Amino acid sequence: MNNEEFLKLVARGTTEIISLKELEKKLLSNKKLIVKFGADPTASDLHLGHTLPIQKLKLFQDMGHEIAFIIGDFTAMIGDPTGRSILRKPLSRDEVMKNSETYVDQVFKILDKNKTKIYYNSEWLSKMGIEKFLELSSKYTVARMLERDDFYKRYKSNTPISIVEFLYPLMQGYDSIVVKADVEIGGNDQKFNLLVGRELQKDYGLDEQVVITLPLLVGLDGIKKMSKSYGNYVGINEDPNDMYGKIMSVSDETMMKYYEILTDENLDLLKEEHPKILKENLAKIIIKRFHKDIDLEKIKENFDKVFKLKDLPDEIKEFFIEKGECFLEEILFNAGLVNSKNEATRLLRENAVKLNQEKIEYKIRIKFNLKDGDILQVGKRKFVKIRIKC
RNA sequence: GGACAGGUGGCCGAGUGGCUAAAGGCAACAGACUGUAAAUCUGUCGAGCUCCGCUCUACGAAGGUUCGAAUCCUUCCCUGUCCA
Repeated sequence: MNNEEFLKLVARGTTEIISLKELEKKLLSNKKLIVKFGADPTASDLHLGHTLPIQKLKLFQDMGHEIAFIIGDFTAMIGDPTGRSILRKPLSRDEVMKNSETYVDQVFKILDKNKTKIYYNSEWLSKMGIEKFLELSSKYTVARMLERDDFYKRYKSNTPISIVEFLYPLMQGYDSIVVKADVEIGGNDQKFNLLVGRELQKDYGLDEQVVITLPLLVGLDGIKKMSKSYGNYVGINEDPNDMYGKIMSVSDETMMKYYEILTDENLDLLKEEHPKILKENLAKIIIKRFHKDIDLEKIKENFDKVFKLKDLPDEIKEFFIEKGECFLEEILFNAGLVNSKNEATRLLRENAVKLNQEKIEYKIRIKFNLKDGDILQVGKRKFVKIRIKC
């Protein structure tokens, strides 16, 4: 692949490249570029949204460039203020380390482990020394920090901003200085942070990094960005059946966005197809990416069985009880199908509980006689198979 | 350091002594509808119980006044604004 083709591929689906010209120039130098990507190990599960930049990294990697993958183990303890409307709770050292481990494993589902350099930014940040840190802090002003939209909004709406949050972009920028990044890739929400890195590099007399930003992936709700804390995500380590179900629950509109950002499909051709078929295909494309040897048809069948035909899934979690005679509320609660006995009562009242696929008529506090193998169902997707110990 | 404003359920946000487990909105959950959806409509949405009712816990924290407090008083913690 020549540089021109490569540039085209890199540019596809990006929000912004600052600047394209600089990137071109760097590529023409025929030097092995250092491409930086920083990740906060705040969540140990990577989701689809995280894969966008990683997929871009792979592109660079395949062209023989060096990937500097930075685990923000130090900065994570502060917490990236990006997009936050409230002060973020700092993570403990232990949490951070635990998250990092699983994080890296997941990244190597996409990237080549042998060609990736992994850094932990505590390596340099934790022993930086206050003098050096003060020097770094002097390079940026409060006014410039407040230019940033989310800070500005919080400031205007009297929401607290702590000083460490101002420090965060500086530290992230310092990472770029340490690894001598030529390119940094990040989500669009990271634009400010990435640009700070660029300016800091200049202040330190280094070549400025090219900033590539990617759109944020919208979550399953179709409104908020995909994020673990919103619970609207598809994790790349997830069970394929769950992945399928999650993708199928998305609105048609969101589905099209996913096609656009996550796949190479020709969007015009897609519009001819029935949305349901399209969504099934989308789910399959995505699952295949993370689960190489899997029977996609079987997953589809299983899903259809439960949701389309309202049948039972193949595998149902078992729950053991001592004897068949019991209060349903207690069973539902103990089996973890509901969060409280009150909730169980409510759901029973709403006719949301089924025994062997038959709706249970609501009789409060009546003992049921369950048999071994009976199947209890709450709502559409929660099942449990009763096993009686003898 | 001084003056002032504020801290309510997952979130936003009413409520200034009893009718308040706390209006309204969002989110969530269930039912109907459907393409598995989405949208819409309906219901639910602190916990426990002997469940059309009863009890306990809850309005930053701890005390106090009162027959009775999210609402009044005291102290403390936290946040913001203005002045220095």
